[in-house]
Amino acid sequence: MNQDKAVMALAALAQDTRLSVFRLLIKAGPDGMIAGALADAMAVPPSTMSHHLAKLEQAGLVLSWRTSRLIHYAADYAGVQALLTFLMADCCQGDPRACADLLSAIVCDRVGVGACS
Amino acid sequence: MNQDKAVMALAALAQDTRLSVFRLLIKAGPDGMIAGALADAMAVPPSTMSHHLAKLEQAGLVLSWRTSRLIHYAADYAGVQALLTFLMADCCQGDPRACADLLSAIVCDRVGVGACS
DNA sequence: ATGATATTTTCATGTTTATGGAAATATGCG
DNA sequence: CGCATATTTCCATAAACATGAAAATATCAT
Repeated sequence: MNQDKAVMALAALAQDTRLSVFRLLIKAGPDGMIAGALADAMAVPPSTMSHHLAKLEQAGLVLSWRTSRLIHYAADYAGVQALLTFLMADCCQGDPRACADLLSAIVCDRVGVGACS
Repeated sequence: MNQDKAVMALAALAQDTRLSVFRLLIKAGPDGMIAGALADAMAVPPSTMSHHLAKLEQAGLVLSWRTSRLIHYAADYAGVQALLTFLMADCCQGDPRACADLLSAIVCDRVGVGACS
């Protein structure tokens, strides 16, 4: 991850339809969803959805694969991890005055990670 | 945090100068930096920096306070936390197939949080 | 092959965004 | 008060972005 790629990823998420698609795919898990189903879910024409998905994929936030005529899209968890790590890099210069609380709070919103007090 | 505010926050970060300022403030810690010093650091005119800082502040990512003629800006850690939590909400529907690894990896890049294997 | 389905690419249009000079506002100093 | 410093607000302009119809591509079924 570098600055330019981070800007691309953030720009990809900084749009209502694309953020909704991304969050839907985060929820959906590794099996992802079909392009057409995403267009239906967001109530946009297929060409519009295709533009959005291309932008998310170019940004490294989703990945896609084809099975016969259907194209699957899923969240790219490694890409998300790289982005979030980049955003918080060198937080407070290693002094976890604010950062430790911040990050453990995010983790503690999920189940089964085990960093919580 | 809601969808609209998340889009605002992501849009605020999706620009080269603003992302650099944000990361600089994340590094700087709670004491923050002076507006003029940020303009100097980024080599942009004060009016341009003022636009950028206003957008970051409106997005809930930085906060500001005045001491005499100087205006301080600092990262708003609570705002960042709200954004990151929103992005990862309901990841994999609670089944931490991918999410637990993702989030603990972010935490383990820092020191002293203690969720790491 | 032909036709049907799923998706992308091309292209045009209107909207939003980034930039920075100039003027305005706020504060401190003598 | 009058001047200097720090920052913001106003304004105009150029560049980037979102949208979706139409045409193109890919795959499958008969």
